[in-house]
Amino acid sequence: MLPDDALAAFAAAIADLVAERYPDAPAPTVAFEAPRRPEFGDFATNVAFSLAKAARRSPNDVAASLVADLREKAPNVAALFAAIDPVAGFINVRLAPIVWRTQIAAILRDGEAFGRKAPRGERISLEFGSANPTGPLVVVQGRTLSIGGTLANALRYCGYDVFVEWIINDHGNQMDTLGRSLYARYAQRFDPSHAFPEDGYPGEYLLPLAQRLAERDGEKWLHEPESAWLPVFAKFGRDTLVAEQQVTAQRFGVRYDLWQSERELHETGNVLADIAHLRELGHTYELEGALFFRASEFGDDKDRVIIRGDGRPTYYGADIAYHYEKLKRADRVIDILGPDHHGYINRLKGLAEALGYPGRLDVLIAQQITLMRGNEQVSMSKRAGNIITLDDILDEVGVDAARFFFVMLATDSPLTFDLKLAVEASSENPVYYVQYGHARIASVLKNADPADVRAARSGADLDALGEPSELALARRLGELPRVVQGVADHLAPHRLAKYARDVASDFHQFYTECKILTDDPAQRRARLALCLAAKSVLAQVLGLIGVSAPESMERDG
RNA sequence: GCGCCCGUAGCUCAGCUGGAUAGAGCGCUGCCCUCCGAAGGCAGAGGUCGGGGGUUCGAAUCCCUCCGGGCGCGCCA
Repeated sequence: MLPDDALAAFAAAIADLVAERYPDAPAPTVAFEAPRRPEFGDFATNVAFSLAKAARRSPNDVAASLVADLREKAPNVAALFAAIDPVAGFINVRLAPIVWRTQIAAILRDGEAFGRKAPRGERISLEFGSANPTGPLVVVQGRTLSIGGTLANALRYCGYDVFVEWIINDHGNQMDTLGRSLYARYAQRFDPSHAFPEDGYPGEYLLPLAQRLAERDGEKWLHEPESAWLPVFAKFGRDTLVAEQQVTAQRFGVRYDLWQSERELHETGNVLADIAHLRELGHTYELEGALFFRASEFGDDKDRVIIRGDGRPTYYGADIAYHYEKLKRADRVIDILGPDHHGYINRLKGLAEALGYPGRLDVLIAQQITLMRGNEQVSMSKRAGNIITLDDILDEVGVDAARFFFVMLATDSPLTFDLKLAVEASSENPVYYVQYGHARIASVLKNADPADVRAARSGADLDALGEPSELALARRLGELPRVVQGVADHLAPHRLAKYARDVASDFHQFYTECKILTDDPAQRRARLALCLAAKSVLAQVLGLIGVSAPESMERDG
C-alpha cells in the first residue's frame, strides 16, 4: 500500500471513531503534515485540537483515546504504521518500512510518469515574458521566463491544459521611436554627424540592423521623406528584434504556443469590437470626447481611458481586447508581469470581473532584480545604452544556472543575482549541489554490476531498506506529486527549487551513511533501486525547472 | 497623498493558507575519505520573526496601527 493510501485509511478510521465517540461534534477533517522535527515521525495530524472543545477534554486526552481506540478497533490500519504516538495533542505517525518500499517500487515502475496527473480538461492561458519589441531581452524577462516556464511545466504535470503566450507590444508611439532610432543609425553610416533622436533607443543592438538595411537598400532612404521610410524601418526593426527575442526565449528553454501581436488585434478590429462589448455591458461612459471604463467600480483607483478623444484606443483598451479573448478561450488566465506593473493587478482583475469572469484572472508580479558581480553592482541603465542582455547573462553563467537562480526565490521577493557566484563551480552554488547529486548517482550506477542494476530496476527486492536515511530519502521522493501540486495551487514555482535541494540533501546523507555497493546482494540491489528512484525524481524536478540533469560533472573548479 | 509588494540568524532567503523547541545555504569554530565522486556529510555558535495592540487552546502566518525599504499612480506603451 502506498503512503497516501495508508494515510487515507488512517484518516477514514479516525473519522469513524470520532463519529462513534463524539456523535455531537462536527465531522473533523483529518489532515496530515510533515512535522518539522524528524523525531516526531513521518506525519502528524492535529485533529484532536479541533475536537477538544466539543469533547470538553484536553487535546492530549482526545488524541490518546483516539489512538487507543484505533489500535483496538482498526488493527489492520494500525499495522501499516511503525509508530502512532499521541504527543502534546498531536498524533504523530511513522509509516511501516513496507509502505515506503511500495513508494520506491511505484517510482521505479512509473518513471517519468510518476505523479503526473491525467488531463483534467481545464484550460489555462499563461502569459509571461512579454516585452516591447524595441530591444533585446534583459534580466527582467529572464526572471519572468524562468518563473513562467517552470510554472507551465508544473501545471502540465498536474494535468492542466496550458497555453503559453506572449504579447508583442508592437503598436503605438514606441514603434515610431524604434523606426526613427533605426533610421538614424542607418543614416549615420553615410553621415556620422546625422542627429540621433533625443528619446531614441541608444543601444548598440541597432547597429547591425542598420548595417543590414544599408546593405539591402543602399542610400535609397536618405532622399525619401519620413512618411516613406518610417513604416519600413519600424517594421524591419520590430520583425528583427522579435525574431531575436524568440531565439533567446528558445535558448532559455521556454516554448511558446502563441506570440500575439498587439497590432494585429487592432487591425483585425478585435480591439474596437471588444471595447464595444464592454460598452454594451454598461461599464463605460464618455467624457470630454473620450471613452472611460468604470474601473473604479471594480477595485481600481480610478476610471481609465480606453478610447482617446481622437478616436484611437489606448494601450489599456488593447488590453481589454486581449484579455477578453483569453478569458473566452481559457478557464483561467494567468499573467506574469514585471516589477513596474503593480498598478496592473487591480486594473486587470477588475477588468475580468467587468467582462463577466470574476476570479478567473491571476496576476503575478516578478519582483526586481539587482545584478551583482561579486561585491560590485552591475549597471543596467537602459538610457546609457549599456544594457546587459539576457543573452549576455546566458553566455556568462549558462542556461542552467540562470534558470535555477531566477526561480529560486519567491516571485514576490526581490532578487539579487550574483553572476560571479552563479558561474562558480563551488559549494556555494545550489545548482551544482543538485546536479552533483544526480551525477553522483550516475557514477555509482556506472560502477555497479549491470545485472544488479537490471534487478534493482524491477523493484523486486526492496526488503533490505530500513535504515533511517533510506526511509527519509524514500519519503522525500514520494513528496514530488504533492510538491508540484502545491506549486500549481499557489503559483509558487520556487518551491520546486527548494524541493530539488531537499532531495539532493537527503540523497547525500543517505550516500554518506549507507554504502551502496556492499557484499550483500539483497542490500546492494535494494540500495541501487533507491538510487534509481532518486535519480529519476531528481531528473524530473530539474526538468520541470528547465535545468539539465548531467550524468557527470566536470572537475575544474 | 493613494495603491501594491517587502521587513525572519552577520549575509542571501525558506517557512507548505494558524500548530510542537522558528529552518536552510553562505560565512565562522571544530570533526569525517584503507570504501561507490569530499562539488559531500556531521557537530557547534548565531533570533525580541521591524515596533505596539487585537482575534484564540495556539500567531512569523489572520485583523488594526505605527516605523522602515521598493515599485506604481498619462487621453505613454
